[in-house]
Amino acid sequence: MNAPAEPRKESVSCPMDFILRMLMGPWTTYILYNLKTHGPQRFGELKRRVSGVSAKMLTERLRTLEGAGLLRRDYEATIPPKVTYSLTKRGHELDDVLGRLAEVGTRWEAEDAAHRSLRAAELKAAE
Amino acid sequence: MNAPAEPRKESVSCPMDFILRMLMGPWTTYILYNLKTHGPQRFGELKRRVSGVSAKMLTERLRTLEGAGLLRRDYEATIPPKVTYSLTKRGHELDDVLGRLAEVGTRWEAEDAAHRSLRAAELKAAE
DNA sequence: TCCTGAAGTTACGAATTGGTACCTACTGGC
DNA sequence: GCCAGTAGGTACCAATTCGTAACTTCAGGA
Repeated sequence: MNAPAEPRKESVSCPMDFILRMLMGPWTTYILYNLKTHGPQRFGELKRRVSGVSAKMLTERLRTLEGAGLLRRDYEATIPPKVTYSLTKRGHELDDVLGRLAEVGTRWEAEDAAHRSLRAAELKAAE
Repeated sequence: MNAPAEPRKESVSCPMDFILRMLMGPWTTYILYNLKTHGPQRFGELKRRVSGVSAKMLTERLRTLEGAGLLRRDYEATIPPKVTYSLTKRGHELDDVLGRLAEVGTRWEAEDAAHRSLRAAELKAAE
């Protein structure tokens, strides 16, 4: 096993690394996207919309995002309880960046698809 | 084990998810940052600069980025071999977004730090 | 009386991840 | 003759991650 030299958790360095780790939970972008487009939502609503997510993961992601100040959790101790999540100001600060990222991603996807079909056509023609 | 309902790998959906997964290899941002600030580099140089990365991880990340078209790999079959990595046009398309992301991350970090020291001062005063 | 629903929490376990160590080929230098 | 350096590849191994299933609390409805 050999002790890993230094524990070196939490690299002091890059704020980008921190923020990407934040955004990159398997479900995180879907959660943020849903909160952005459908507004504040209850736990169950989110769970239904972010299809495939387990309660455990959803809870964990929401707690992490709350801890980072990206969203707010409003708990009403009614029976049954009602918990509403909404984006904070900080959460909305990502709208712009995420929008651009999505745009770039979409463009690349389209370019790649065009490239692939071009190649396919070439192959068919060469045959 | 219980078959996981549906295999459902590669969710068709979100191009942002794809791109974030790309960016989020533990070392990816460091690699891109280095290539951006220090220009094209050889494998060994990168490995030395991205401190702590193992050859295995570095190779794997570089291959992934190459596959996504973010960087180019130039192999010269001299002895010893010389392999140079450089950002492609597509790689540079992320400069803007990553810059913003870094800016946001930095600002939040500063805000959080200010908040913490304020809290600490309050506690000390209340004592 | 038992079931349902909300919003989780917990225990367990399988799969993925990333690290370490060792291997390659080849040549130039001591 | 032996070692170093380049650019990895491979096997193995520990730790982390994520999913599933079962449990919780309390009130209202059939």
